[in-house]
Amino acid sequence: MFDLQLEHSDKFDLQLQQQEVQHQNGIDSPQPIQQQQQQFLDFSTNNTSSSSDWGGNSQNPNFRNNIVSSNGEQDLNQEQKNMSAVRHSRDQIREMKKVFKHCPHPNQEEREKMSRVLGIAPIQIKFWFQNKRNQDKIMQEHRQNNLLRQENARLRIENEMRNEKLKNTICLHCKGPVSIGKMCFNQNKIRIENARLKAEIEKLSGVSRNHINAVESDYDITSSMIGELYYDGNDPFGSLLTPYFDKQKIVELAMVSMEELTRLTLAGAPLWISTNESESLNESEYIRVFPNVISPKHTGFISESSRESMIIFMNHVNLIKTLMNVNQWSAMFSDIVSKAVTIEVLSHGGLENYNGLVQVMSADFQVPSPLVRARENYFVRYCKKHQEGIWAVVDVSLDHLRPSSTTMPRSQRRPSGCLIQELPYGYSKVTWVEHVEVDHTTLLSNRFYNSLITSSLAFGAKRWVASLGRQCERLTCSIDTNVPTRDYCDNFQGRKILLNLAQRMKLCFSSIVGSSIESCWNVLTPDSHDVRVMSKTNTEPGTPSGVILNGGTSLWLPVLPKRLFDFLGNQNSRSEWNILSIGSIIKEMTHIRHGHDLGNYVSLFQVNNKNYMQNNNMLLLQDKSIDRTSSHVIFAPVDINSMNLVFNGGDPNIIALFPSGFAILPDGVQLSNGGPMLNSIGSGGCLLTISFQILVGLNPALKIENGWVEAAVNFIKNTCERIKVAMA
DNA sequence: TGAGAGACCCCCGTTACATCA
DNA sequence: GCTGATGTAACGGGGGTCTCT
Repeated sequence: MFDLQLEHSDKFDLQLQQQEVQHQNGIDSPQPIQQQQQQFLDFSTNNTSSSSDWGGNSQNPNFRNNIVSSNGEQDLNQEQKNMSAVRHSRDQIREMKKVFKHCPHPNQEEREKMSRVLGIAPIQIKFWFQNKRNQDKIMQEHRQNNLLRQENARLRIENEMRNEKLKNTICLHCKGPVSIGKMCFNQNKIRIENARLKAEIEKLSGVSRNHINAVESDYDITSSMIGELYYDGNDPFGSLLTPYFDKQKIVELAMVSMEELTRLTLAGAPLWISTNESESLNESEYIRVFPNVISPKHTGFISESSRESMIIFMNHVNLIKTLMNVNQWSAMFSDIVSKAVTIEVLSHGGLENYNGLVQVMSADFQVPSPLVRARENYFVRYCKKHQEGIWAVVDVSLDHLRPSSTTMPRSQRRPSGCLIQELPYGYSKVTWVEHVEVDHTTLLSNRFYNSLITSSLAFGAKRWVASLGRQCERLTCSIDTNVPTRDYCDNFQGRKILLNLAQRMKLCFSSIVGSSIESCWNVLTPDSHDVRVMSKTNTEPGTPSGVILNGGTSLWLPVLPKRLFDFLGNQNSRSEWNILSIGSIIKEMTHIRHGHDLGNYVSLFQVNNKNYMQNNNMLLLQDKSIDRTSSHVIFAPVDINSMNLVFNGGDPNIIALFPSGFAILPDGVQLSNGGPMLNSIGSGGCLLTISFQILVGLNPALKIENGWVEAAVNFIKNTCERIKVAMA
């Protein structure tokens, strides 16, 4: 650490040490310390043998500062002259900072050693460390305060919204307004108001029906309704979609769905039924209020509906931009959305915003498990600005408009989406509605996951909103300069690089962990097999080409999701589940928080084990993330030389990432109050998906042998067994 | 064995000066 | 050159812990 050589006079050291001892022993010095230091200065200037100094610089100010002279007034003037030299040099501070990182409380011996090397009195080193500890503490408190202030602002807004909502809530008994601590209004007045509202609802329903009828009978594209949507009749993206008249139907369908979604987000009971902190639609009431608006339900299909609200730290403009850009949208919801594409834009909306944008899209919706079939959807997405600060984005399936010859879809989206309300300080309130009809005979294929799916925790609004909130926190942390970070990369740029790498790793993991995988993957095990093994040729530019082998499976464990998350994310317990890391010493080099919950962070580990990390030039990048509905621990080995290149301004894409890891979901059997992931739940069970990935060879033409598949299956099974034993 | 004194350390707040806009 | 804000080195007081008597 102290490799800098200093020719330092022992005489000065002795005097300084004596000075410190006297000071520490409470013996009053005949002169102030600074005056004594000035005496050292005078002594120094008269003693040529002491001219060598810090780093070969004979002008070292601190060194001069430690010198004592012996006369009075003249010294004071001299002292004032040298005040500009009171501060420690950059090199000295840098070296002390290095020590501080490992040891914020150096003992006397260590201080003396530093004193000799740095040319500062031990007492000065002691002061410096004291001040540094205080500064760090103050900074830490400052950061904590900022986080708390943000949290406070969010809670205040949420509270205001709740109060507002409460004002508008209708009492189930008397149909009147509800207020805390007050009884309902005069019943006659309430009944009159109720009748008026009912009439209004009927009227609005009539408008919807008439509207649809008008669409059925009139396909004039220049009608005032469609004109509002800026539709110009041209196909800027080519005619990928459907014949001309279908597009009019789609646009009209989008508009009607928007109306339905808006009403669904604002309605209360009896349309929505509240159970266990979640809301679902009252089916009979729904049919009464929205009769045959979209399309009849397929026989045998089951409705899944849910609604959830959340205040998120993202302004409405960015949120809408994210939702309307297919790449950003699938990245934002990477653990739910896969294979998303925009097929055709039917209307481009306003020039400066997305108001009126209508686009036809397709996407697979999945849970992170190879055992659950993904839901393929073909739908239209429409964005509309309702009034200043209030926007809505709606999706609705187009499957019923497809030619009858095509395969019957296994699920379809009824009007679903979100209402976005602009809030102060860059916040938005999002009310999310998910309403789908699903063929459970084909999509409920695994008994472990059935409860999760039917509880709406897999595909419901709660999961969408939790995922959105988590991702917003992550984005905020990546641009916040006050995020707590430890060691290795303590600068903003380095932190940003690591967070981006972790995000890339997560995207890659999400794309292979579910059942909706890209066609480039070659599945090597039969569908009936517990463990799925697949391979592909890596073609990503900048990374080593070769063959990647992936193995994955899911299992149920009788433990709380949070407990499993803590276990799998803890480097000290890694050898309990990973046979390759037994005997490893894993040291965390960097720790970057990316969320309020302490479980959300990215780490960079140094692992000294050749079995595990092939060579000493590899580090382990790990991303831990948890929200109210799911959590994951994802990790990948990264080459230390490539990392250094990237930290020095190189292209991050040169870092090859082959992520492995775990996705954890609650089993959804029985939910108590609070979030299923962060708080304990009644069921006590969770669903774990394991996915391991490895580059098996650098030859792209390599043929995968059966022995490798068997080895991969055995490795996954062994890992499962180890986790089961550890959790037992 | 417990009490008291002293040494040492740390935290916290303050002061004095340097630096910068 | 003056001024105010901010950063930094040094200092003092209070309190805790440990050792010795």
